[in-house]
Parts: sequence; C-alpha cells; structure tokens
Amino acid sequence: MFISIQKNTSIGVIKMSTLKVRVDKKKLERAAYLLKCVAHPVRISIIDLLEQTDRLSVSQLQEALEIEQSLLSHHLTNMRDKGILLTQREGKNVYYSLPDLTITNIIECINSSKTF
Amino acid sequence: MFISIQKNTSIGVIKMSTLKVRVDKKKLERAAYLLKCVAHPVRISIIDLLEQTDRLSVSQLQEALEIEQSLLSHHLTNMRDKGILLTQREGKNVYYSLPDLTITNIIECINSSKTF
DNA sequence: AGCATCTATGAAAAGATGTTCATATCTATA
DNA sequence: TATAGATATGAACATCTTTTCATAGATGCT
Repeated sequence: MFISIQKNTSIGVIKMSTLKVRVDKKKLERAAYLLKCVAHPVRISIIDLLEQTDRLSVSQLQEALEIEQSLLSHHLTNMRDKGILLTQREGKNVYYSLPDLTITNIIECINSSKTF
Repeated sequence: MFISIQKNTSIGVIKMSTLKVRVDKKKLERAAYLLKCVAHPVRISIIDLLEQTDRLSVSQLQEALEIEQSLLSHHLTNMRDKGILLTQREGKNVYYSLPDLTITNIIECINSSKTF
C-alpha cells in the first residue's frame, strides 16, 4: 500500500523515469476493501467505543449508538467477517472486541505498508 | 474521530459509566466521507503515484495507471472536490498534486483527531 | 416445554458509487 | 479560425451498500 510520510519532491530534469504504482493489485484491493469497511460513521463509532473499553455486548453497543438492533448486527457481522472485530459468546450475550492488530493499527499498517 | 493508540482496558467493577461515542456526528460523517474516497484501488494508486513525485499531469497518470481517460478524470475530479488533490492548469495540461495536508496526513489526522 | 431476552439472518427497498460512451471544453499553434 | 491534443462533463447503465422489516436461532429461566 504505502502511504508514506515523505515525498520525493524532485523529478529528474534530464530523464523522467517511468512512474509505477508501488503496490501490487492484490494489496491495493485488500487495502481498499478494509478502508471501505472503516469508512462509515456507524462503524467508526463502533471502533471508537471499543477503543474505550475492552469489549462490548451488542446491547451495550446498541444503547450507545442508538440504532436499530438488526442494523447494528449487520454492521458487526460485516466487520467481523473482514477481521476488523472479534466475537465471543457468553450466555445470551455476544461480546465484540478489537483484535490486537486492529483499526488502530490498520491505520498504522497502512502507513508502514507491512500488513497490506 | 479518534482512532487512538492506547486502549482503556478496564471497565469499572462497581460502576459501568455510560459509554459515549467521543466524536460528534459531523466529524464522523466527514471522516467516513474522506475515508470512503480513499478506499478505492485506483484512488489509492493515484495517491501512491503522487507521493513519488511532486505533481503529475492527467496523461502521465493515465500512462501509469492504464485506465481510460474519462474514468481517470472522474476519479481525479472526485478527489479534488473533496480536497484530497490539488490542480493547476499549465497550458494544455492539468497537473494534480497532493496538498500539504493530505492523505499521508489524513491518516495521521485520523489518529490525532485534530482535523476532523 | 414455554417464555423472555439477546442476537443473527435473509430478502426487499432505497441509496450511493463506479464505469462507459459520446460529446464538450480548453489551449496552443498553424 | 481550423485543427489537434489534453482534459472534463453528463447521462445511462451496472454494481454495490445501506437500511428496513419480518422472522429465526440461541440461551437461560420458570
């Protein structure tokens, strides 16, 4: 992926070497796929909430977010399917949490380009 | 926005203080809006290319990306409208570049939460 | 077993995005 | 001003996402 910090600010005056996208197609698609999943107000909120505490049940999230149960569930399933969230059932409740390497880190991974 | 690095790992045992999304709706929507724009393979590629050099004309981008002229133009317009790219016309050519505070930094802005 | 609570699922409707094609605009130059 | 090259635009279409609604499944309790 490679959203690097520094820019190469000079183009050679003599020779303009051919430009190439530095990321292969697969990685690009995966990066876009994950970013797309983050790019939604409700899902950003979910991440924000889960960064404030270890884990939250669906009902707890629902109370904080004030959205319909099934809509929340769809978002959660979506995020879990992409590896952005983890779940554990405990009795009636299902708890969602951020994996160790998570959005907090997806952002950093994007920067460091290792993960993609 | 606040995709923070550290997690508050403990929920009080006595009192479970009410959880709140720490970002206001407007900021959430703007964050999602910008991230959504980044979340596309072609657009990530454009950013990647522009990080390698100062600025590029549409034709130069087109050559590197190997996509149709009008599709590229749509993507570029899209990104410029959102402030993710800058343009300057010079004769027949239009050059696109990353603003100083840009995706490279959008990512960091997301982390530092100042920009949103 | 029956009921309540919590969560997930599927299908349909609604909304947004991406792509293509044809055409328009801008600029430089003959 | 006619023409060629570079870029933008708009409409139509295809595709994907989000939301809603109704319903299903899982768990614990009586």
